[in-house]
Amino acid sequence: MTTAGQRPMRADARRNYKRLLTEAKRAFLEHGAEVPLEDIARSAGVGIGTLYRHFPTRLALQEAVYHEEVDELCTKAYELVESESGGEALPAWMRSFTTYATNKRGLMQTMKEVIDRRSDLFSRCHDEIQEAAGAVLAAAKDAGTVRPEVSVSDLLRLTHGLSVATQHVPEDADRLLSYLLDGLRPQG
Amino acid sequence: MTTAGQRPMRADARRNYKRLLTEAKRAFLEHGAEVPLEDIARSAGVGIGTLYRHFPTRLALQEAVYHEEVDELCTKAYELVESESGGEALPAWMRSFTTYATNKRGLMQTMKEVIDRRSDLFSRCHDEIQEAAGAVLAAAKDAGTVRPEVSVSDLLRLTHGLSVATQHVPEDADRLLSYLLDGLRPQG
DNA sequence: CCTTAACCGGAGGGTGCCTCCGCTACGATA
DNA sequence: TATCGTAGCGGAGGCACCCTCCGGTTAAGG
Repeated sequence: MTTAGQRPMRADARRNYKRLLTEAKRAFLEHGAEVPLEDIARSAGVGIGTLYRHFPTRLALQEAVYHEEVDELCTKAYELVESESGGEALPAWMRSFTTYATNKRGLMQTMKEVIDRRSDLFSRCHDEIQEAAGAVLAAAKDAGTVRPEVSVSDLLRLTHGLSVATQHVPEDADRLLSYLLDGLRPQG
Repeated sequence: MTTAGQRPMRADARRNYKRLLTEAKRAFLEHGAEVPLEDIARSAGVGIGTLYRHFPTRLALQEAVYHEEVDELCTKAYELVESESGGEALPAWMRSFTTYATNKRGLMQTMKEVIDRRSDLFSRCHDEIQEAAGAVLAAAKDAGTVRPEVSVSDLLRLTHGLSVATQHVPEDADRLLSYLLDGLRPQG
């Protein structure tokens, strides 16, 4: 957003940036992640060139749009670790993850990149979600509901997989989640 | 392929159909599921119009290409049920599922449609895979390695989710699969 | 052979992607 | 408040791909 280390963005640039983000968010939600970028530019009242200057690729725009969502998800993770007793935080967090998947169209594709790739673009997001998931996972291990050898990457990949699996059948999410949680439990 | 109930396809039509299928298979494998259809038509030595006549949509072509793969997967399911002892068939089958996911680029998108949708286009595939998965699942339940209330849909969705999750980290597939299997086991 | 309808193929119109560069206006400076 | 250097704007234009349509071609039955 700010041109790192240099003078801040000009007022019009900042205004356009925000408008683009707002309209992109609406557009992704209403029309899916494949909505034409030219439509987003138009509804933001800027030229297509301006969109491309701020967001060189579609993925860059998605990342920017969903960074907020990722932040929310991270915040929720820490809240749950604080408020919930014992092993309740993990199921609750994974549940919100799948809920995001059903509601925010296109978010999962972005999440996949965030989890898989370690590009410059995503490394901030990557670290944040990794840390948040780590906190929830640690709490679950402390409570004894997850075996110690499960890694944060494992958890994120499984959660992502679950979200993809239940994206179009949210009513099945709880049952599938409970199978998954049973699998992570220390085995007798 | 044959114009149901009517006279068979003309020789040239049948030849072109097969060429298209062969080239599409290669192209999907080499360049991913988003490869331009015009490239496929060109390498099959036919016009783009011919491709569209045989396969009205990209998904129709993918379905045709991957129907073979789905068949293989189904065959393997029955073989495993025959040859493997007790609860070994299910893990082995799920493992081959994830292997397909890493090797056949684009297959998973098609599988998702097959599992989720119940369109005319997919209903044959849908039924086949459903039945094959049912056989493996039944064997596992008999062997006592999966609890009785797990449905075929549950199994397919979880397996699909797992495949998506491990698509780019095949080396983690076995560990994640074992978590999943533990989750399906009758809980003590 | 002749006929005919099934089949072919690619031109062409449409949509969206992305770049490039002449123009605009922000805001620093005096 | 006027001036000026430049960050930022925006859309024309070239490209890639999609998909349809229809005049020409040819397999195959009589």
